[in-house]
Amino acid sequence: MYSQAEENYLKTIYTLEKDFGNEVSTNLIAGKIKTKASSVTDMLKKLANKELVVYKKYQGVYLTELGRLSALKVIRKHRLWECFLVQKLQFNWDEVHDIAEQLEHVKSEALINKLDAFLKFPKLDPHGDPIPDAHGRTILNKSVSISDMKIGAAGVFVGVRDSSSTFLKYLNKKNLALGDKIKVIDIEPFDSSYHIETKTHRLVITSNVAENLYLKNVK
Amino acid sequence: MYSQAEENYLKTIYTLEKDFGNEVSTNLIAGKIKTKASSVTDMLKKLANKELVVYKKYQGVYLTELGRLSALKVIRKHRLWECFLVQKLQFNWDEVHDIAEQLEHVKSEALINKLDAFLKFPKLDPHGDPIPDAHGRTILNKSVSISDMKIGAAGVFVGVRDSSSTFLKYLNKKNLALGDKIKVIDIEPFDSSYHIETKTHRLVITSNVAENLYLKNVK
DNA sequence: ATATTATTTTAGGTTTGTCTAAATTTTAAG
DNA sequence: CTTAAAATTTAGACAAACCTAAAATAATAT
Ligand SMILES: [Mn+2]
Ligand SMILES: [Mn+2]
Ligand SMILES: [Mn+2]
Ligand SMILES: [Mn+2]
Repeated sequence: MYSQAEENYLKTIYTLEKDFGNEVSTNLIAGKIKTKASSVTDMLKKLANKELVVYKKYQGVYLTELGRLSALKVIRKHRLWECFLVQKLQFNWDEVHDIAEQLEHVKSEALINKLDAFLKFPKLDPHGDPIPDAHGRTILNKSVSISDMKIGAAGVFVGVRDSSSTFLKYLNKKNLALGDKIKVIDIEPFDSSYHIETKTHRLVITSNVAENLYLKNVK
Repeated sequence: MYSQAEENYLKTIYTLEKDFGNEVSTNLIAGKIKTKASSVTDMLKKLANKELVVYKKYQGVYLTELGRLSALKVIRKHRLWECFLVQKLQFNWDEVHDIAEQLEHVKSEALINKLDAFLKFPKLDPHGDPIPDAHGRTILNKSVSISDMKIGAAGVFVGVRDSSSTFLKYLNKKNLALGDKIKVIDIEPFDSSYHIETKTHRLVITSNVAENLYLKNVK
């Protein structure tokens, strides 16, 4: 269907649309995909020709419905493979992203649907991100970033914004894992660092880290 | 490490060396890989530069030790993935080859070794072909082609020469599966077709088919 | 031994996806 | 409103892997 490069652009545009609003800029894509702006421009024209994005010169792009569904298919594959790697092959959650980046490009509808069944149709990947079903639909699990919480508030750690290996290894070291109950003990006014508490320990995290931790059932 | 194209050439040269002797010709490779002889020549030079093959103009190639080990790694991955697809995802043996052709190029030592463990270190793939271990070693299971058997001889069906989907679907239709006991009832002198018998039925196969069926414990 | 045929290699292109450097357009500042 | 800076696009190249057509070499047949 689409080439690996095309699939990577679709996926990237999709997540950038979610993170920053629609109308994703050339430079933003170049940054995420670690390529040069001129290469991005080339690819955007190609994607526009295939009706996967709407592209107006100097104006950035946004996905068409076809583009959105195609992006969701790649994301579905990525996240299902991550589940497989963690649940079946005993990988740690910080080791699976790069492998899934390769596996997500394997072309076979039958494969991914059988994998889905084998994993018992998981709804979330090892990083707490929702897995689209075969039609591109996901459950919506609304969560709140710690950086938006007030002193005294608590919730269950259910997701990360940044699922890079570096960040996940940091969380491992600090003994923070999905499912942990986390409470905000104090917020330092000077640098907005957060003092948080889990069942087992207390620690201080920078506002940068706080932004990257999502909790649900916050109260 | 090596590109997909390079890996495919290595694998192809390896199997051609096995099937016909060493010194594999340009045209033979072109035929297997469905590409043109001129493209093969280009690639052989590239592989020779990387010391994966020994190449002398107009003389064909053969794998170096490095080339042989690299080829075995790709074959190991291919066959382990085929096992996974059949044993865990319930694919039929005639559906897995093309998917494994893609999966075999995923780069991660950890992945393939964990997959090996998950599958309990299988020694044979779904087509009866031996799976190299992490060091490139395989069990040797000597078997005999039906086309080399005499009337009255019998054995256990353990492998196929051609594992194309077309041939495997033919075997499905004829109700022949790995593990079946097969006996040669008669050989037609006119066209060398074979009358064979399993526990459940009798059938006639052409000499072409007979060449593609391997039995062990023949007596 | 020579001529014919088959095989292999070379020469020159194409496509995909990338790059650098230069030109253009947009945005931000004064 | 005009200019400087930042973002984006164009122009021209490049590497990988493929192609066709032509040239070179090897194998075969007379
Ligand atoms: Mn990931
Ligand atoms: Mn993930
Ligand atoms: Mn196969
Ligand atoms: Mn096989």
